[in-house]
Amino acid sequence: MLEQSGGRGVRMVDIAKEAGISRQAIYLHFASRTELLIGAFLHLGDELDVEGRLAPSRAATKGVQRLERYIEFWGNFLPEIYGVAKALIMAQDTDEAADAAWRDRMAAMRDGCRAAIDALHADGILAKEWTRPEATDALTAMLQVPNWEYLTIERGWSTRDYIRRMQFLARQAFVGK
Amino acid sequence: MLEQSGGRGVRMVDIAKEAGISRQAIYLHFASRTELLIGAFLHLGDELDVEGRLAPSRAATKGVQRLERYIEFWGNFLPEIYGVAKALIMAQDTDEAADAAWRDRMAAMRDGCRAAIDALHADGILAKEWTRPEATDALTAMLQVPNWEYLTIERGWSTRDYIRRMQFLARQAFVGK
DNA sequence: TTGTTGACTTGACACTGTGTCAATTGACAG
DNA sequence: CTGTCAATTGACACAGTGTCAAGTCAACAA
Repeated sequence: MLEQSGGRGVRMVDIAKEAGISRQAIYLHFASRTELLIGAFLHLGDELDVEGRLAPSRAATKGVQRLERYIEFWGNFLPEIYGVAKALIMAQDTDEAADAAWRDRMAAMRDGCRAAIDALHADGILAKEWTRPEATDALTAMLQVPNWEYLTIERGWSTRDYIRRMQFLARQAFVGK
Repeated sequence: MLEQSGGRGVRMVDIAKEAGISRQAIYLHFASRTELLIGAFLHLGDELDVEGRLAPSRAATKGVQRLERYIEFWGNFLPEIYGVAKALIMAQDTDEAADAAWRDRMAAMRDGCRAAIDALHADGILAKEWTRPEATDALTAMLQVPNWEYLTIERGWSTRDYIRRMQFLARQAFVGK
């Protein structure tokens, strides 16, 4: 449902109707709407086999390869989690727990970025203008959800466009001549 | 108030109290909370003299200069409007009018980006990998508010850091060798 | 067969925040 | 003295989340 609606306008009563139970019964399984969203997000992560999808990036032997594969992973992964992610991001504004949960996920994403930047550094090709933490910050920012949202949903970039162009952008930005 | 709170948790009753009038009286001046936010945003734009601040970028004779000055403008401007902008962005999720208003402002920002990209193109130095609309999209995305929010508030970049590094990023990404 | 357990249901209610309405007040102008 | 205008007070509607109490119903155990 979140996928279909872009994460917007899904109320507890809608979820209950879809599940064929009463609204109140949801609270027998989840303490709050936020807990339900977090549950859905983690479940989705398992179902989509995040770890498996990350394997190619982790197996990369060269820094540039690692960077490009990570961006490829992310560009393919994001469209599949967007609905739930967006719902969680919106809940952030009013809900402490949603905020913490999303920050945690973004920290995990940043770890992937750091690994890619570290791999560039290990190859001695990280552009000299960056320190590793700064480059990690910049890459993480580039891959932020609202960024992807703007480029694909607003500006009509396809997944292929997004991946190709972000890979180019990242190479230009982080790989020294 | 929005500035102080980062755009969060400012209710009509809080605004009324601060203004020394009743909550209901606000509705004698603004049709809705969203209209008030939009009014505040536009008022702030006037007060901060957006047009004046944009002059240096517009006066630039070379493409790279135009790009760098636009990023400098934006990096200095954003911290000053962040509170109100964030409130408007959050209102977007539930309010049609807020959504339209913010999109309009972002379209204006995109115009600035397009002008910078066009200037690079006019100098014949836009990297050959980009078409002008694509480069404009990418630059606009880079300068998106949530991006700035992440880098400064979350990661602790100063305004100076933000401007310098985004300028570098943009040069690397868009200026051809 | 009877009794217990557990998941679920219904209906009602509290709470928050926005937006609306009616009746009233107080100041100022002609 | 009267009309106007801005503002006030108090009440209420509406959405959506979360809570609570009482009742139903099927499965399972002794």
